Amino acid sequence: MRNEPVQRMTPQRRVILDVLRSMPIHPTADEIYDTVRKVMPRISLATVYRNLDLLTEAGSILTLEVGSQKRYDGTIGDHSHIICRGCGLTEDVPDKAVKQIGGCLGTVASSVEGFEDVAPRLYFIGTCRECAS
Amino acid sequence: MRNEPVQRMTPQRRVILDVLRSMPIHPTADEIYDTVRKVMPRISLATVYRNLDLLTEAGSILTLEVGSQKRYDGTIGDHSHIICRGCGLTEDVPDKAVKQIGGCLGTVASSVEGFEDVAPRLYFIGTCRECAS
DNA sequence: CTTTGTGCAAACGGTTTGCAACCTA
DNA sequence: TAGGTTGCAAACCGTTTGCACAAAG
Repeated sequence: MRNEPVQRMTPQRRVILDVLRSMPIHPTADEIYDTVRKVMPRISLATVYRNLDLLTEAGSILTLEVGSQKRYDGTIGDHSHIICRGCGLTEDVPDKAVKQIGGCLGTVASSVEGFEDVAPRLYFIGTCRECAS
Repeated sequence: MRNEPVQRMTPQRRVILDVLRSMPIHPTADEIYDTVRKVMPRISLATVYRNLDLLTEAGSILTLEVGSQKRYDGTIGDHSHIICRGCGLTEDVPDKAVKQIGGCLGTVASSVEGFEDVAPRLYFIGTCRECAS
């Protein structure tokens, strides 16, 4: 979990990072784009993608590859997600209970053969309120 | 985990299912297509996709939405996967150790608020031998 | 004869890239 | 003035869809 600064903190990069960190859910690039455009109307979607990649590489944010669309998470560090099987809405899962099984997961991970640097990834799927109704 | 028979077991569908079940790893649609074409050269990629969807809907196989490309699993039932962070290669994780934490995961799942029918999904990421070298 | 499935090609949607202009150190 | 960065448009790639024809019940 590195956290190297990106080369240059441009206005675009700053806004993208602020917007992502202010969103309670883990948005898609499109959702970030829409929000950023409200304050910076001439920004392009390519710039959003490029900066999300850069910020991920720098360790400032997380890219979640869940489902068919990438989602982005302004909170780095080890935690789990809950993903709606209907619409893909992605939120954090409170970490307390998950932590308890962390050690156990590590034990399983270390027993996987033929792979190096094995780490467990845990998430949950469910149906969000909106999709349930 | 339903297992309804698909409407018609056509030659194409038969071959796709056999090929998938015979593959030790969990292939992409393209990889299945390439293998199926060796025995049925005039099959189209669209037919492969359509049948993989149908077989998934019928409960005969699993569609794994890991990373940017879908992968398919001829083994239904609850088990975990190990995914190469380099190339996406996906294999099964022997289930013994994972089973031990199953109950615990269920407990966590039931404590997630704002979602219905919450179920845990556990997988592992690592680097496969080829990508490590 | 009706329904389901196929091959082909075109469309689709999310993401990436080439490029000239633009900042900014 | 040199390099990273941007906006735009086009390319890309995995997947889906429309359609006319074929196969199966």
